[in-house]
Amino acid sequence: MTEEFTIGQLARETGCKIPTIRYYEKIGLLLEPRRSLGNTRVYDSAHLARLAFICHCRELGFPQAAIRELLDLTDHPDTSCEAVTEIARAHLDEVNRRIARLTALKSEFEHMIAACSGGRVAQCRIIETLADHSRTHCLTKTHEGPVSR
Amino acid sequence: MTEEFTIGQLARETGCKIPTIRYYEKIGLLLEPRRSLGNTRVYDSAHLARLAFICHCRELGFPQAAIRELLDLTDHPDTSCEAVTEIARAHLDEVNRRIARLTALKSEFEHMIAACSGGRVAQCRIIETLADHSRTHCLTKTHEGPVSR
DNA sequence: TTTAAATCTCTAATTACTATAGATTCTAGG
DNA sequence: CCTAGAATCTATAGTAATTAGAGATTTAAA
Repeated sequence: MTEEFTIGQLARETGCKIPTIRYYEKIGLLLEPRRSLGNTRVYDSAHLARLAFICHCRELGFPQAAIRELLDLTDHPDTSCEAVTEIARAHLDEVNRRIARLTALKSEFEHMIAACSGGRVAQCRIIETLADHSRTHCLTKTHEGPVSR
Repeated sequence: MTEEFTIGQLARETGCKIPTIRYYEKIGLLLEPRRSLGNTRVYDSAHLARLAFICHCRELGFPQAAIRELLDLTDHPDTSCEAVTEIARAHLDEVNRRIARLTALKSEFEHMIAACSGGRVAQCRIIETLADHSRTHCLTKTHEGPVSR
């Protein structure tokens, strides 16, 4: 017995707004679900998992193109290995870069909080820390690499 | 001798598009730089660091409101400790959640890549993994918590 | 000095949602 | 069965955050 959900349940489960769910269907990120006799959308747990995935990728800041690529990957589990590993490896690199940057941010917040035991915040260095760390770690395509200067 | 930059240099250094830099100035995320005699913007390294920070926060998926709050924090290093720690702690929690989710994604990619030694990709489980992990880890305000059902 | 590259301002378009309006359908109580 | 309120439906408009384009001006290298 496959579990079934209304659009509202999907929205509550994932935190995604109802119009957004319909929007994802329209742009093809979500497969069209079957309809009830009265024409309401009826989803199953695969839809739910896929939507949760989309929502979390979005929260993690992945661009829609990347999300689409990831979904395509899982939609065609028998694509040739070379193609898949290449894409997967690229995303893995991106994920590692994000983790590195978030870790830098994390320790900076921890320093801030620790420094706060006195009455006032010491000189805050989040900006410099993140800006510097980023330039060291970041190899994203959106960064054409620091120019010589 | 403070280093100075044109808007184009800033763009190349940070990967941020030129119109976006001007847009950030317009909405107040970036301070208005001084102008040259010919009216072109002249930035210093503080601008550069701040812009790099904004860009990386954006890439990491932080909403603009959060970015603004972080910048405000650093703009007023003598805010009362309670206020700062509260905000910093909230962001730290968010950062930790992101790291947890990214780590889950990371290991799933690693599994995929490892499974790829044969000719075809094994059953791919990124969606389920991220969807499940997310629901376990995620406490974000955008998720009003899974409904009983 | 001149001419190609870079900036300037301003407006329009794009992307990714999000909200609204009016009609229809579902669902629990009488 | 019947009905009122909640939930859905479609379709269109609006918003937020960029991004692109047009035409004028400025800067910088040959």
